[in-house]
Amino acid sequence: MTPMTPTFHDRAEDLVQRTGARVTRQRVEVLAVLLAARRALSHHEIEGRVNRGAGMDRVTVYRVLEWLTSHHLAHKIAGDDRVWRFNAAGDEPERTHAHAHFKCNDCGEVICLDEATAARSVPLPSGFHPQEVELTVKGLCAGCAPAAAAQRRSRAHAQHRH
Amino acid sequence: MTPMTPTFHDRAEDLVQRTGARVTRQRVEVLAVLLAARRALSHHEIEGRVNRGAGMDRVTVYRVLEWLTSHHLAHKIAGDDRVWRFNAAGDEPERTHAHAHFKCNDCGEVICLDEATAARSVPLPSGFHPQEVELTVKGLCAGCAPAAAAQRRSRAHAQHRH
DNA sequence: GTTTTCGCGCAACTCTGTTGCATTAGAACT
DNA sequence: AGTTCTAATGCAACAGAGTTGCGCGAAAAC
Repeated sequence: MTPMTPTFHDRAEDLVQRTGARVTRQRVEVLAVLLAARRALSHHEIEGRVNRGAGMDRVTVYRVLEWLTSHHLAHKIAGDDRVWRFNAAGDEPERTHAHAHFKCNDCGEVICLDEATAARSVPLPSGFHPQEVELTVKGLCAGCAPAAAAQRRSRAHAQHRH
Repeated sequence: MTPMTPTFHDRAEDLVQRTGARVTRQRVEVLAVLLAARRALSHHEIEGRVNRGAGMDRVTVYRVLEWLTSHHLAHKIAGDDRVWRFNAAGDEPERTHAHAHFKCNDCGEVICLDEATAARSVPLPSGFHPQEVELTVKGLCAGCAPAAAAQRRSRAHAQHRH
């Protein structure tokens, strides 16, 4: 009757415990949700998934997410819709400085492209010091690309409003 | 007694006129502000600069900016502070698909790195179709880099809260 | 100069995220 | 197990960015 696959829950619990701070239901649950997701989740999505189990306050979710990012258990991505999205941090706590993301223009899904091979050596004006590089590729994900193409086709036949 | 350098104002007026839509004081003024700025401006900054002349409603500024972007006279950038910033679009209406920006972590200033040399060929999972690439380099701009270094030094001596 | 209609101003609203404060519950210690 | 201490939670109220609806005013078409 556990609402979350035990594996993610246990991994989350372990990760929270390792920080030395308090292991609360809320922290574990939110982190478990992030670990289970294969894409970056908005606060709204996280709140929804977490509240299927017990209840959790909106503000608590915000604060837990803030805590998780400050402890490098998650990282946040600024979408172009003014909404933060969150990922469970990879197991490597070091490489927090060269994220690359893919955002689907159709379904809005954001995934992490961990192969941050690009983004090296961008030419800057003199006097400028680079610290982080954020690269976002936008386009159509594997799920939406065929659908979008089909939609374009049908729109070409009868073009209707709304 | 004109509040804006005539050059920018005139260029703005011309650009608006070319779209075929109505040439209003508001559209011209906002575009002139963008043309005059050498960096991306937030809505707040734009509103401030524009209101030094006559008055202009908050909402109108939003709508004008939306209109400008949809007519390719400006483009907007999502900052990591959840605030849109706006640039006058370059004179080339084509290259709307590979922006590169620099955001200063100290003063928050955003400038356009038009040499979008980077961002080519990011490896994507199969089935994914890239459409746009957005690259943001964060760091310290030429103005802030020395100041930030000095601040770090003095903070090392006496550390204080807020 | 009159008419038409697009765009502006105003007010009220939504949505994301934050702050202050009283209460609850980890976990450390008997 | 019970006590105690304090960090986290929940609640309510707030703040900032951006949006929507609607009547009026002013571009531009006639």
